[in-house]
Amino acid sequence: MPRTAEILIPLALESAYSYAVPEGLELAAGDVVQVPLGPREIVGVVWEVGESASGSNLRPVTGRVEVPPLAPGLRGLVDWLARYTLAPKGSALAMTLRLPDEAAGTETIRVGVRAAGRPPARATAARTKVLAVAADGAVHGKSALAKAAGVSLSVVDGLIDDGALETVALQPEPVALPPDPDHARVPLSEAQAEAAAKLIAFLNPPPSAGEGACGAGGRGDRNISGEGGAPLSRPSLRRGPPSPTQVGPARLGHQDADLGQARDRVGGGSSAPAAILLEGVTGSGKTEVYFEAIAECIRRGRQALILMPEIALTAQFLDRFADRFGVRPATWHSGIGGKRRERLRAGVAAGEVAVVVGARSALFLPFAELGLIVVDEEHEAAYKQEDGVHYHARDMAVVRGRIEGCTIVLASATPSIETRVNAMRGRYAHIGLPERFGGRRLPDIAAIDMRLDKPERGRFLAPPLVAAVRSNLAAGEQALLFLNRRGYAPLTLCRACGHRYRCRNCSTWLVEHRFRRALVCHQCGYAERRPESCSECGTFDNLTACGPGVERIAEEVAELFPDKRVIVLSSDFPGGAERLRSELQTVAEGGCDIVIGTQLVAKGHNFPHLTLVGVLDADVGLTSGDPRAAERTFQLLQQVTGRAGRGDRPGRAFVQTYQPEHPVIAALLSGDAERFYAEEIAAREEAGLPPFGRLAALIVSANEREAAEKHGQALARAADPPAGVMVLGPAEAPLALIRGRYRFRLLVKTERSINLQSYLRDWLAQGPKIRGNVRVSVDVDPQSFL
DNA sequence: TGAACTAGTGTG
DNA sequence: ACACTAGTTCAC
Repeated sequence: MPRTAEILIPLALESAYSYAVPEGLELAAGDVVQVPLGPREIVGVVWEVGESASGSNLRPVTGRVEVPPLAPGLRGLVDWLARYTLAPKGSALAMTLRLPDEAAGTETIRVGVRAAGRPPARATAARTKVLAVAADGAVHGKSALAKAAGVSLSVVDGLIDDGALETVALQPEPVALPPDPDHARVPLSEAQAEAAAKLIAFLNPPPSAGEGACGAGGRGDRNISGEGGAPLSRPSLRRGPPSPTQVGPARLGHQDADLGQARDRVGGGSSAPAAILLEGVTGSGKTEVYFEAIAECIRRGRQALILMPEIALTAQFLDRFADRFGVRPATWHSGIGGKRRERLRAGVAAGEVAVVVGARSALFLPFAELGLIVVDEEHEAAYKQEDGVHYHARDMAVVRGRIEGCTIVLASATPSIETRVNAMRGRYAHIGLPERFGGRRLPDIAAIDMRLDKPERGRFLAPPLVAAVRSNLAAGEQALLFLNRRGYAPLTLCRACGHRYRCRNCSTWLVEHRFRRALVCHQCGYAERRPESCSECGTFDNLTACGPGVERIAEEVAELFPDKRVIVLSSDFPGGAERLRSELQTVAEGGCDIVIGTQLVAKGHNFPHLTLVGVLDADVGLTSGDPRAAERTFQLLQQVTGRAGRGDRPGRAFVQTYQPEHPVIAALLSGDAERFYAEEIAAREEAGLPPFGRLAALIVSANEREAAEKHGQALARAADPPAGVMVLGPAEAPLALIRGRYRFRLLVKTERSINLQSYLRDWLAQGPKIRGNVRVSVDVDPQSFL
């Protein structure tokens, strides 16, 4: 009976391929092997082994690759990910498998030195100092030794030549030193300590606790995911770990059953939530709280992963970690390459690296003994991966956590609606951290009704705001003016003929960037030189800028407060990321009186001197077609206004708006976030919007329509939460969507990767070029379709 | 993913 | 007739 193996290949292939297993080769699921594929040899992973009578005409596996096998948990994750995201299984595998690429060969050997016990032929003062330091007999790094002795490297080199020091090959520098859970236990507030204790109570004990009741729960979870003997090949959606966003009423039955089972298994009365939401207002000290859980996790000998949005992975955060644990944690992000990447993977797989701080791709590292995953800033849209395999890292963290039987913490000051709903429904536990650390209070927020307090013509700061800024400056304090619009003016029109400048691709208005002297499309990046005369009627010098962008606000502020130091911060900051960083530093140090910023200033960066925040147009974004517009705006405004205030007293915030009665604005003013979310959740449920439903469009060639309808049905069935699907032919292509007023994200998948932007541009210019298997999924108000 | 294919178009 | 491009298919 010929033996066969199902081999999954990390290419965009829908399923594993069958190969014959040659005599003498023993294979098990997870083994990494080399197989022939068409004309070439390629690496794949054994997904299943078996025997089959019909296997005689299969090509044989070439051989095993001597690397550690892919752990069952990760195989389960790949299966789950592919199924949930409708991605080819091979693509899902590729995410976990960044195999020893060409970098594997050349580890640079570091050289250390130690005293050879022989006096130098010639002793100088510098040489004596070096030998004094080296007298301990330990191995020193060359440059470290020179530095410790306060001499230059050449002195050390001279001693080596002399034979007084001998060289020793050093172990490669460890990717991360072991963090010490008890390095510096920072004093916690009462609320923090309480939250930390609750969090730690949720930590699963190490598996060595053996017969412990919770341990059994962990195992049970693994069984659900298809490990421990259950076939991995086809974890049905129902039996797989429940989807993280699974909140639709249709699915509740399953969830409850699931939770019930988990509870039975755990015994001891404690429920087993899929995750824990750690909600703490800005400045409440969430980080310190989950650091305690991480410390406990380390003490129990298990690993911890902290996921962060890529931009939030800052030196500042790593230093905070080092303050608490004595060393910086290992970091993982897309920029880490080659040697270091492989070493970190190996360290993680061997269980030597205790804590990894990483961007979303860290989720696919081969942790040996994962005990805790923290998703920091869980509401961040940056957790969405929108090319290749389309996934949300927060949700995948929950899935990975359940598969590995570990604890998942979702931390945020402004949790997403999805997470809130899960917490409300009892799927997630909820730990709140209501007060700011050190008694800091949230700022007082006041609305400025722009219908009543009009700015002067051509101005955008309302008088009450100007007055507030003025008194703030008089007190020598820093103010932030927030406007979420880059550039100078969002619209340019000709006063003579009324022509408005639109993007030739997207039909959105072109935004004037005065600094660059250009009109720019913020949708697709198209840019043209700002014309002198109207390109429609030819009238010279009669173009007028409509509405404000941050550049224009800077102009106005310069006129109002000519002697004050002003910094404009936006993501297109001239001079690049490096200059931007130093400007942020300047602001943090108080070397600036007025900051004018786009949403960049809402994220992460700390502005300790800020006491006043003015939101120039709170209504931006409220009218977009994005079903998450209200939620996003609320979170953004809450974060921005929350920047005001220092340790000694609360700050003030002013919000300019034309619709103070809008639910988002009203909630912001009243501080009643609870009510806002309750209403938002009810409205979404009513309308079938996320997290309760979603809509996808498949765009296909006319002759694939039938197949696409079928695929669409499958998509709708598999989608969770349940999806609506519509199939469009190329002729009715997303033109309507693109031209429409709705902003949406879309994902185009073809067999070949394409540049979405140029693709859409060409599409609009000349009609569809790619026929065939193009899939687009959109997150958009269904009203725009139906 | 990359090699091999096809259809359509341009070029001499 | 043939090169070249853009898009599609296939690989166990």
